[in-house]
Amino acid sequence: MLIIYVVGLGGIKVEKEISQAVIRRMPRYYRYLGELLDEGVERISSNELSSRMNVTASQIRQDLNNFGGFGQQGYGYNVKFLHDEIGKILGLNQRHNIIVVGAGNLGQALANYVKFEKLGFVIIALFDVNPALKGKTVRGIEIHMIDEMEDFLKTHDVDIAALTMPKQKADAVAKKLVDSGVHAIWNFAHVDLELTDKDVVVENVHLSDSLMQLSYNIVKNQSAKEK
Amino acid sequence: MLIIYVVGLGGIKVEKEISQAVIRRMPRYYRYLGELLDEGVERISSNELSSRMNVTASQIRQDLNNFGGFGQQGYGYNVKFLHDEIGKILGLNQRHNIIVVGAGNLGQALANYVKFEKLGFVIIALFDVNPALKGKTVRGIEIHMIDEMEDFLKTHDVDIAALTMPKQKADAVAKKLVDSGVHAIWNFAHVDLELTDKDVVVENVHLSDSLMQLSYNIVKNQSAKEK
DNA sequence: TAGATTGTTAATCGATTAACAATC
DNA sequence: TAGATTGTTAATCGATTAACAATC
Repeated sequence: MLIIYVVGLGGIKVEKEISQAVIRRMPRYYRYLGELLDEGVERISSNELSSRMNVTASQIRQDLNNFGGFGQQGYGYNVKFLHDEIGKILGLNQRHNIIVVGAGNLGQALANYVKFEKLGFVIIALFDVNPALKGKTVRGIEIHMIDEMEDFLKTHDVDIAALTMPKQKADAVAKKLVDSGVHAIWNFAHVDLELTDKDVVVENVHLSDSLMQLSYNIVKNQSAKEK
Repeated sequence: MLIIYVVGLGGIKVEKEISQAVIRRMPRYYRYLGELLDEGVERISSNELSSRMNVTASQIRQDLNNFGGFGQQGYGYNVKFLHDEIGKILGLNQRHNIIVVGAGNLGQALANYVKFEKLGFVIIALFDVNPALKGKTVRGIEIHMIDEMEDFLKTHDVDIAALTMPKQKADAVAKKLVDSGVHAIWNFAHVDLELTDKDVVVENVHLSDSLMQLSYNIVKNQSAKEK
């Protein structure tokens, strides 16, 4: 459904890879369409949406047309329909079970965040090495000891593992997860995971990198003012 | 120091803007150089670094040369020197005071994260609306009531405000912060802040967007396997 | 000096924007 | 039908990679 095929030179169907630049923008479209939906807006043109979102109408149309023709000439896009379609593209029409490895502050913060559940991402367990946390719960979600993880993975359908433990342990844990069949890692540890299995998808959230980017822009602004 | 001037057509100096694509990569260089430093490596060529980091040597040299010539022909780059220089570029040679607005799980997680302090980012206070939190501390950092925020900003030198409160309140808080002279916002609320002051820098951390990107790639992989 | 490797220019690739024919 | 707006092709812009002269 998601993947667009284009006819290659020899008439053989070739998969058209959609760039990550486009993917990065999709959740933002989804968010704006959700807001329009809440406002009771029924239809929107790429032009109206572009002025709301501060992107070009051209980019919106190009981005969407990577996945199909969701609009109608002379009419624009139906907000509800487009919202749903982008939801499907982003996999929000299916449930994703998450485990959080590392039940420290960040791990618990993720477990407490109700928003994810509304999007279909359900945290079903946390794991930690700290015996003091054993059996405790966060918003009803149990914290297990990490040595129970492999067994847990055998008996539960886990899509995503969020890594919120210290970076020193991240690689070993990631390897264990992948060996147990987890195919997606949401990595908050400040390392580039070294995974051999190419089919595992990794999404990094490097908070200190983000902070450094911010800091760069602060310093840049300072220098601009001194000028 | 940071800004490179190039001579424009009329001989007038024109500021050369460095693309955010480059900036995004700088913290990663910084991290790898830090690791090399820990390993006791004294010098490195763009070629060696490129194979470690999985980027092209050409990109490394291009990126660095946006900020100056840090290497030496026939030798490569001095690890310590380059690490320091990138640190300066990213503003890590100066202290940045942070306040966290929203002392929920995420806000407290940030306050507990010691790593930031090592990079020069010091969280000096948290703010919240919840009276139950008044006077409590996180890692020794006090939680204040949000109505004390403006006074606090008058008496303290705050560079960065991290927004970790619900998105409904984010815009109003951001406006108040900017009016009180805060010029950098690290925004964890799931909205695009509407700020009129162009000199304020905003860095967004949209966790649900990140999760949706991951989800997209999961679904894409699934479809690829079904093929 | 010869070899290594940078800094930098030129070539390529990809992403964004503009334009417009198709069509609702 | 006329007007509006998409889907899509073409043009432009920017970022990445390749190549190589400069130089340590």
